[in-house]
Amino acid sequence: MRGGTATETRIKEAALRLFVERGVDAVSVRDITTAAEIRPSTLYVHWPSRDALVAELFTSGFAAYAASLAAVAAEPGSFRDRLAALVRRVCALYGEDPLLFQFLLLSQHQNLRGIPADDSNPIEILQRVVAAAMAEGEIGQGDPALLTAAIVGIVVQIATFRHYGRIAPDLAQLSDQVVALCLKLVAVA
Amino acid sequence: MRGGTATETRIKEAALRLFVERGVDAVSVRDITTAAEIRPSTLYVHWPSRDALVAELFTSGFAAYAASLAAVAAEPGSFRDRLAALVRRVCALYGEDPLLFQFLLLSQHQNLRGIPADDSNPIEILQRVVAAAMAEGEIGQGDPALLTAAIVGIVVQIATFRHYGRIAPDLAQLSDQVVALCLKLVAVA
DNA sequence: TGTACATCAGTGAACGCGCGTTCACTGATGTAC
DNA sequence: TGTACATCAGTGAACGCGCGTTCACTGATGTAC
Repeated sequence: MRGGTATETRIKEAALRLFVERGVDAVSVRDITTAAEIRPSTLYVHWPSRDALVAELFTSGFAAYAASLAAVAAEPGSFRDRLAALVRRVCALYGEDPLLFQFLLLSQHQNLRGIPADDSNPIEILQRVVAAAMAEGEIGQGDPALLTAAIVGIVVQIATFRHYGRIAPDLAQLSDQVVALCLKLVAVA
Repeated sequence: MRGGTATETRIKEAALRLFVERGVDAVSVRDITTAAEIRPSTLYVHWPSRDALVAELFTSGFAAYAASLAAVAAEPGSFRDRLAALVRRVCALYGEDPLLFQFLLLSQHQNLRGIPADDSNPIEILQRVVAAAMAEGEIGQGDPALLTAAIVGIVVQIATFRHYGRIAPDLAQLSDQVVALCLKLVAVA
């Protein structure tokens, strides 16, 4: 093995788990390195600072989600089909790595300010699909950002309710119901 | 004047503003007291700790919102009318004190764990209205928490989009559109 | 009205603590010849 | 194959800093007589 990859992975897994359990600001470097069974100074062999570790976790996760959604958005089909496919994909992403999903959710307010509004941003990808459908008259006119916010809100808040134990099944299990709720928003009156 | 009320108000206003601007964890006691034009030790004349100040801001705001919504929920009317009135009230609350609303939004993940699921919780109040409507067959059966999450999500995410500048008008100005989006969720198919 | 005392918001200086971070060093592994 | 050297993940001890908090004190205001 090269580049200390195993240790980097252990650090990232420990950090992600602790961030989700306690919140990003409530976890110290010593907490992370203790959980990863290394000494604090070892973290600095792999990242220049604690902030750099947090930023890498957030940015790489955010970008991976964006790439996954961009692939779905590029498929042909009606707006309703593509919206359903996008929402389904988001629910599937939760199922593949619940910790990462929850981390992105919890830390969004601390990390979202510096994030560019380009196609490395999952929200931007959805909003472009919505805007295109409005421009083509496939759905009613309006502010694309407003409808995008509503769709994102449904998905995110259901994940949040689950995080706090208000809902038992997770996003992946609720996929069909989440899609149905989102489609109602774009139903013809 | 009694009880240093003017100073307490200045501290609370400064804290709320800084918490919203920078995030709760990024604001120190010295930041707050500098903004309020007092010395750090003065904060401890009015609260036993920094955490107690944060908790009071959150808990009293949360409880005030719950009381305001409980009054609306107690009015008679169809489910759709009551839902519309509740959403309208939430939008109005944003308009009355945008800083407080945004603070509750931003700090929810740090403060929500210890909050009881009783009628001091705005979410619980909405969920009971939803559950009652389902029980009486006024809307389709399902998990009341799921539909509640979707409604809350629409409102909260629109406020969040505005916070990050993705939407120009605020919740109070968008009241009619937010209500319309929420009502779509409970429209008959 | 004048004096003595009580109350209490606010202050200044200092505290210990845990934080993120640094750096000279170790020791295992790989490479050159 | 054996020796000398380079590389680099990981370590141990220590660092300065800013944090939340404490506490003896000040001085303005109110009250009793």
